Amino acid sequence: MRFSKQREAVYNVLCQTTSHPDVAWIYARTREIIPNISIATVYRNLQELLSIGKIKKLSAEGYAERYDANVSDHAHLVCSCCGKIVDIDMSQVDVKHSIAGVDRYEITFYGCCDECRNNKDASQNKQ
Amino acid sequence: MRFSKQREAVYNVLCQTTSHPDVAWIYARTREIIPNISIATVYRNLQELLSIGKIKKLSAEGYAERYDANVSDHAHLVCSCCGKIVDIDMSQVDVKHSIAGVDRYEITFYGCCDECRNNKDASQNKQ
DNA sequence: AATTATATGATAAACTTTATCATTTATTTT
DNA sequence: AAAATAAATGATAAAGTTTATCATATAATT
Repeated sequence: MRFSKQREAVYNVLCQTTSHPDVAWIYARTREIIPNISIATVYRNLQELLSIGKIKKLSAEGYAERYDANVSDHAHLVCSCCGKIVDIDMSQVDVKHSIAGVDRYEITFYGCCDECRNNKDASQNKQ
Repeated sequence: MRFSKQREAVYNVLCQTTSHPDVAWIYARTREIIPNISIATVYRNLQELLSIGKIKKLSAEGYAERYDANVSDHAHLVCSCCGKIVDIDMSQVDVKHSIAGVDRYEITFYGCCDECRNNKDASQNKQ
């Protein structure tokens, strides 16, 4: 597979964020680099990058499909306050199971991210 | 909220399967009960049932959004052979974590379901 | 330089989901 | 029971998302 400047741009845009963006965001960003890039090219390259394992797709309930250039084993925390998806290191997670045939798993936590929790605490202290 | 016969039909269709179907499947099935039901009504009722917690929506990487009338705490196994999603009882799963602010999590296992594993074994024994 | 293979941009087509609105159905009030 | 009110529906338009098509462009190979 060739690594065209379009494919490079899509990949770099994803590498430079930890925000797990959707296609619309990725498209907007790559257009800052290659103004006339086609949305079709963005979709195509996301698929290609997925198929060679350079990126991951992640599904959080009710949200549009999002992409992640961090392909290392990690979990996600979906913040119920701000909707942000935060990376969670697997050193913080311990999963044991007795299911036959499993070769991997994805775990998504739902709750309040550090940032929102700090904001809440701060506003409560004021009262 | 009223429980119209359309809402009832959508809910019953979901209750009578463990296949975690998508909207298209649910629509087809409810039309067997109410032939002139509108696709809009199906979407609407899925949203309503979601909002009152009677059903759950689940996201598996790369698949369309699927629905589940089993709202008890359980996990899923997505079969990499046949694509089927199988319910996993939480007694088979033990998750420990040290993440602050978390109130729940969703865990999805990927691998080979019992059925496919049995088929594989059978075909290998023949050789 | 010519040939071959791959990727692209533009856009149409397909598909999914939501919004609109007049009509229908159910509930409440009188 | 009839009238008034509220909620849900069906049909369909609109919006949004993703894939397919194809002529052109770009890169690699011969």
